[in-house]
Amino acid sequence: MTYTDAISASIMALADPTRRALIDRLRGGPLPVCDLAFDMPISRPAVSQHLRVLSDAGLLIVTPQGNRRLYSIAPDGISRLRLYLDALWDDALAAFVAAAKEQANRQKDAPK
Amino acid sequence: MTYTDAISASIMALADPTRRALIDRLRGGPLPVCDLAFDMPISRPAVSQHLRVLSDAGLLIVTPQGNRRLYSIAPDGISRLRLYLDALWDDALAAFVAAAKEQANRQKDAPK
DNA sequence: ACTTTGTGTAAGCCCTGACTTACCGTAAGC
DNA sequence: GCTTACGGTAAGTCAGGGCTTACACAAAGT
Repeated sequence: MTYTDAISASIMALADPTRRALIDRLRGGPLPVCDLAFDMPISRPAVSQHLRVLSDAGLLIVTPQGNRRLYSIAPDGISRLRLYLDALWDDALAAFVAAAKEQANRQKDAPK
Repeated sequence: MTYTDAISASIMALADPTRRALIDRLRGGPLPVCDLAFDMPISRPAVSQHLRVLSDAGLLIVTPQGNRRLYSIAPDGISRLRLYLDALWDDALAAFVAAAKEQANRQKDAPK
């Protein structure tokens, strides 16, 4: 299913510290590549490659503007991840409560 | 800050497909290692190593029970990630709206 | 038209991390 | 006490991915 693949791609894209730094840099609004690469400890082509990965994962959108290309965070991509984590959280909590209840029952069956 | 490090560790832990499969397997409730490794295409030690990474990231909790060790999803770990994504989503949306407004202003200043 | 600026792509190196086999503990069952 | 499940650790191999340099191409400025 392609939905899970999108989630996978998103998480794997966010796994790299440099890519998370780029995302953080874009929290304020769209930026061109030269601004993004300015005080990064890596070369500009490396930044381009990271931006490619993030775009392919649906986490960034590009809007060419004259000579430059403005990158910005894609709300849809973040939303996808949020939905995934919400569902996971629901399941985890339900399992946690169930386990606690089972534990309580076990103690009731064998009080001492 | 150690908070960001926890987020980093969580995302990097979830980046591996095998580890996500293990997490999915635990959605229903706690399981011992032998059950988790049963129909995995990798060896049991590999599963152990993945469980270690997930535990270190705060995504799993271990409860020794007799001979075995039950692994279960740690709601706290998932919650941490949710909060991070929520904040990111807020920023992304605000930046998106701001960019749209700016675009509208630009068109108003130069109508034709 | 030529140069400069901004950016993506190709080829190659190298290091991290995922996997395997082998081994070592510990709790249960006989 | 021995054996059998259960599971973590160690050492070593190997592929994938992140980085760099070099190159290509388009838009702007002059």
